Amino acid sequence: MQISSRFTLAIHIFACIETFQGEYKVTSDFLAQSTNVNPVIIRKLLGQLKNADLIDVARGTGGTTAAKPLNEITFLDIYRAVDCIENGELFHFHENPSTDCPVGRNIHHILDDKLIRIQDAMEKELASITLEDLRKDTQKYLANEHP
Amino acid sequence: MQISSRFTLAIHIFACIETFQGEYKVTSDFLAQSTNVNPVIIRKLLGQLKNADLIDVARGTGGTTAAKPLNEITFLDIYRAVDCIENGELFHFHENPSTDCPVGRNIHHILDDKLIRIQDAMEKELASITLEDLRKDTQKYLANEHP
DNA sequence: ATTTTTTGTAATCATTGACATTACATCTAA
DNA sequence: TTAGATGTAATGTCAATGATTACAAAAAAT
Repeated sequence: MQISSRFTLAIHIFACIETFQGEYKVTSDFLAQSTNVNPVIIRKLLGQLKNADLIDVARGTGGTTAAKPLNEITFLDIYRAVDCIENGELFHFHENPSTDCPVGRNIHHILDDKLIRIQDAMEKELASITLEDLRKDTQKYLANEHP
Repeated sequence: MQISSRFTLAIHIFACIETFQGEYKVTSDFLAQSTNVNPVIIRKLLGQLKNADLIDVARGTGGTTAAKPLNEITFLDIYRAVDCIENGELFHFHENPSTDCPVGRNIHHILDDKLIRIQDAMEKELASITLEDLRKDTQKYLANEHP
């Protein structure tokens, strides 16, 4: 299975915050329109991002802002915040390998460190991209829209 | 969502092939016992590995063998063979971002290359591990079982 | 040639997670 | 006090995973 669209959705939300901050109030309805995703889904996602201290959400009055400078928020922070995979483990293991078979009872010893290496490679790349990078590219593409 | 257990299952299957080759006939029932997974699931998986020319399966008489030298089969080959993710894309995108919103209509421009970089980092690590590495570690752990 | 073992595959089923949707309580600025 | 938002519970739909039963087809062994 693919990694949940919650991740790309969360990035989309930050792109909106960066772009429309000041100009519009970035509410869950606003975000629902831009992403074409149900507002309740957006609100749940905002809840996860808030729990991870990545955004502030104004109750009552409404609106969302980044909780930190953009160069201090990485894609990995967002990936972890929106809980894309269970237990933080990218690979799903078959549940009860046989303890009677020598391979079955050692498969975790044999395999776990290799799976971690693969996952680390991915997370290292996730950590190398910040929302400041996103902001720059967003500006670039929006500016080039009407040349 | 996590990556399907088909991947770890396929690795387990190869560990069995490497370990029991010659000693036992590695049938779908044998593998089903070692992995504790239904034999029909195993057979489907063997079908995918066969389609990718990674194994040979003997009809009638039964049994499975590797189709190439072990150092020529990488984890990436297996990952691709068992079709863990749709379209070969690790990240699932929300389907129809708004074309009325400047962010919505540019989100793919902004994001796609970054997602590819992350996926490439992971696949590069997958490609760096071969079944020969697996065989060595399997031997090591089995040899150490009764010190 | 027949039997036996095994693979290949279709058909069902249960379970799970993703995402959509309705409804409503709660919060807060104006 | 009210209007506009958020927070969240409850339901529903859909797709993917994996289990399971059943059986046809292959091929070695007798």
